[in-house]
Amino acid sequence: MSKLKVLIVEDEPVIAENVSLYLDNNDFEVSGIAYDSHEAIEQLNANTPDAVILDINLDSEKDGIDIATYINAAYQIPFLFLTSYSDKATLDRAKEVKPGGYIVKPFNERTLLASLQIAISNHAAEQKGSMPPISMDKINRHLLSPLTQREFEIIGFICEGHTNTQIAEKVFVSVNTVKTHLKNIYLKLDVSTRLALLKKLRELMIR
Amino acid sequence: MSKLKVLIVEDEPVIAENVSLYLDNNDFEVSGIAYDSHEAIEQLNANTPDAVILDINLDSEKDGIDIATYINAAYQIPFLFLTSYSDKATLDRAKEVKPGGYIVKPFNERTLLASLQIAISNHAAEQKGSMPPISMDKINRHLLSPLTQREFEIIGFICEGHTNTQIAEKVFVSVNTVKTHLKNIYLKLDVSTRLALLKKLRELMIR
DNA sequence: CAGAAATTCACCCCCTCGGGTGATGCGGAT
DNA sequence: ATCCGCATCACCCGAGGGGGTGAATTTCTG
Repeated sequence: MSKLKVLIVEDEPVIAENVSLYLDNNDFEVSGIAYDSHEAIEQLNANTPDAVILDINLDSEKDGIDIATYINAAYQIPFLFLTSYSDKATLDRAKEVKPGGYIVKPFNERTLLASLQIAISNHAAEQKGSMPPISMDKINRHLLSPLTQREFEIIGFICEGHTNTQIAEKVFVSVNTVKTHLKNIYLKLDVSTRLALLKKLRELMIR
Repeated sequence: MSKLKVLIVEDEPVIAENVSLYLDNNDFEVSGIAYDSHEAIEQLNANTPDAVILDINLDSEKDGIDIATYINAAYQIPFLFLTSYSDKATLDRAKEVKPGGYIVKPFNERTLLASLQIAISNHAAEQKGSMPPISMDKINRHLLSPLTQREFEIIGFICEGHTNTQIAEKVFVSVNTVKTHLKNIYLKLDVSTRLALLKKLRELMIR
């Protein structure tokens, strides 16, 4: 039986390497380390792991809880939050995405492994006789059907908290163009601000 | 001999309490816990400790390195950085304020105590035969002599990263007034932007 | 009391950001 | 050829931040 692949999403290299080391020592395979939300999504899609360890505090654009929402929508794999947050609002948000567990910094090898193993086995138990996996594609087609490729691309950046100008630079297009795409997205999804858009997307994603 | 007082500046309660516990267990007295840069400055002035443990990542307004700069200027007490940052630019900034040491998260009790004791004893050694302590008042009078009370107050908020509007609200004054004070400060210190002002202040503070 | 310093404020300029309107060109489907 | 979807962009607007000019008021001080 091959090792279980684990993705580490952690912006602080010191901690990421620590976790990686712990996993290596204990019959897990580290499928990758993502240092920000972009990399996290990329690595999830490119090399889907069997479990994810998610730092809640990532870039200001998108945090671990957002990644967790994405994981719930696109893949059904267990994930653990790695955090030093005890802020109530954040914990409330975290609770809603049904994490497999929390690892509080500072933590030790034993804690990490125990939490991970419990999360994986609980998740396996829950999966028995539950809904079939939903692919990201299906979600897009069904709920975001009216959206264009380009528009979907723009939404991606919006989710990551980029400004119109930043998006324009990344897509090699004028700011005005980005604004137009935004306008059309707003029309199609019946919203009129980016915040409302994000709220809407979250609703759509969480079934 | 009374216990050495240590101030903890750490925005994450879990870690702060951990550190506090470690210190309590080992013949140090925790003089206070500051969860943000405001509290840090307040507690420094109110109940000056013998050493400070400083998280580098605080509020976005002012980080641990800024607090360290303040400590160097106003008090000559040893401080340690508590961090998970390995970002080069930050480490370069940190190096310049001459910290007594770094504690990398995650850390254990032994590491924390060893680092703290080394920092304190090194600092004591360096103090022998060096310059006399400089009070904040003297620095103000000498280097920032042309500045008004009000202007000094404004500078305080500027250092904490507030916008003119935010300052106006705190001081119960119009934004325009804040801008005028700023203008006068710029004149007196021969700068023309807030960034230049901060740079200048840092220069003045670090002797 | 007179003058200087300190404090307050009103405008003005320029920039960026988000959002809205209208227009252009290109390709595919009818 | 026509129409529609898609992508592209130019302006316009209002909000808000930073900085500059000028001016009024209070307060301290010689």
